[in-house]
Amino acid sequence: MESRCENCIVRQFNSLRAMSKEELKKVSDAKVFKKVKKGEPLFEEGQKLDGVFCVRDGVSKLSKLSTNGKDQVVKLATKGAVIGQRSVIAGEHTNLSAVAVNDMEICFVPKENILNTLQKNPEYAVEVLRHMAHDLKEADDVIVNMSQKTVKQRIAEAFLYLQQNFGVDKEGFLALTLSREDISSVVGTATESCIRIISEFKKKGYLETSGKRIKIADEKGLQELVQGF
Amino acid sequence: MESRCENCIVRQFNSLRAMSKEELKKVSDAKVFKKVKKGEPLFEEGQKLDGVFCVRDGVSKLSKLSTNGKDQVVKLATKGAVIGQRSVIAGEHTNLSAVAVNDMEICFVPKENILNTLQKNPEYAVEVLRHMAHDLKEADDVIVNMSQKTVKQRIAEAFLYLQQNFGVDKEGFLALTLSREDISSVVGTATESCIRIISEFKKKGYLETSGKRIKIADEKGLQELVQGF
DNA sequence: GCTAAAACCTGACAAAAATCATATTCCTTC
DNA sequence: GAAGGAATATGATTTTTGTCAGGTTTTAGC
Repeated sequence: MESRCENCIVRQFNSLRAMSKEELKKVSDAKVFKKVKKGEPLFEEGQKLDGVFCVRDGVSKLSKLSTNGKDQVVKLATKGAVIGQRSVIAGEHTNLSAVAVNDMEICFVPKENILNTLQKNPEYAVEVLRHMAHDLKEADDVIVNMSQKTVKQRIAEAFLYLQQNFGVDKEGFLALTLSREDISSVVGTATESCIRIISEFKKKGYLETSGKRIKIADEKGLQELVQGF
Repeated sequence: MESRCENCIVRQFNSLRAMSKEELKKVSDAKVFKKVKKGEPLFEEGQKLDGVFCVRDGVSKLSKLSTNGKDQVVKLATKGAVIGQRSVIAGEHTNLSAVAVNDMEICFVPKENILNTLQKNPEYAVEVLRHMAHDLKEADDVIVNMSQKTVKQRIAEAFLYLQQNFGVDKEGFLALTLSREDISSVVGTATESCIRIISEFKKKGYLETSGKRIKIADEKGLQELVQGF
């Protein structure tokens, strides 16, 4: 296993690529490699973070507890994502909790490395800014979808998103398998409604299932549904 | 009217306060003061912006058109806000359109000023980053509210938000008067539903109205409703 | 102050989604 | 491979919300 940040491919996908060689070296010396098992938390909502997590492998769901007691997944973070950046930069407690959706490999990077580099390396600051700007745009899109689309459309969209971002296995099933309950809290609906709609999609030939694994059978059909036909 | 950025109080509320004197001077020389009448657009969704808008007075709604043809207001920008920062920094077309909710006074600042300063002044970059981090957190909260709260709760919350952020006039009415339709597109609901719920709130003594003007009569009641009682 | 247009309001109905209850299947663990 | 628990599935019902269709009031412009 390659253990130096300088040679880590994952870095290409995130803001760390804008760091200088020396800065990266410091990060690499300070970082702590960690394995997190499926279902285990990286951190809880309201916690103060001492650094950020760079995802080497696996997927984490970032969610927030609503006053009605239900969890809402705000984002899925996968290979290359840097988790906790927002709170570390703002110097605030986290507004989200992070839980591993499958087995993960992550590197913890102390906040000093991040904050120092931000102050000294404008290239890096601007790169982080670009990433954050992108996240903000995505968040705007989610807001519009949540408020203007039906549950059926949002579920269809979720499957297309999963296929696009995590791909499929050899048999064509979605590579990232989420429980129906997780899908519900991504989409923001009751678990029963989610299951019901998945059944409906099966009957209509949009999806095929095998246990909890799901395969998209009619991508175009789903896309049309999202657009509102 | 004070026309130099260096002396503009509005600047205290936004990221421009982290600029140096010389940088600010350049901004001041380059900026263009503008008045925008109620209902007029600052820019449209999908447009490429040549700079950002600093709000001196008035309020603008930032909204996005959904595929179902309805507008969703994502944010209300008021005195001190800098509009268009996200797209200018990401170098992308705007994902939102901006329309004046009441008469506005704004300063247009060319993007070169912003981008140059970002590259040269880390203090400024970090300050912008902090603001963007804050916006991102707010967006997360909106996502959770949209998906987990009822329309009734969201409307109650909207009024509390309006009172908190824009205050009340001498008679106690909300200082920012939005049409029922605008409220609907903030909350993400049908105009009729919005009107119906406002009527209900009146009957229950939470609100009082006079024409389109609205006064919060029972703040605590509204708060409890938002919490889910 | 008059008038037209826009905004607001209300009722009746339909559709969407949540909730509650109860099967059934799947998957782990012994 | 059997037992038990968790996840998935489905039915019945209620609640919430949207839509359509008509009213009334307010507001802006002359």
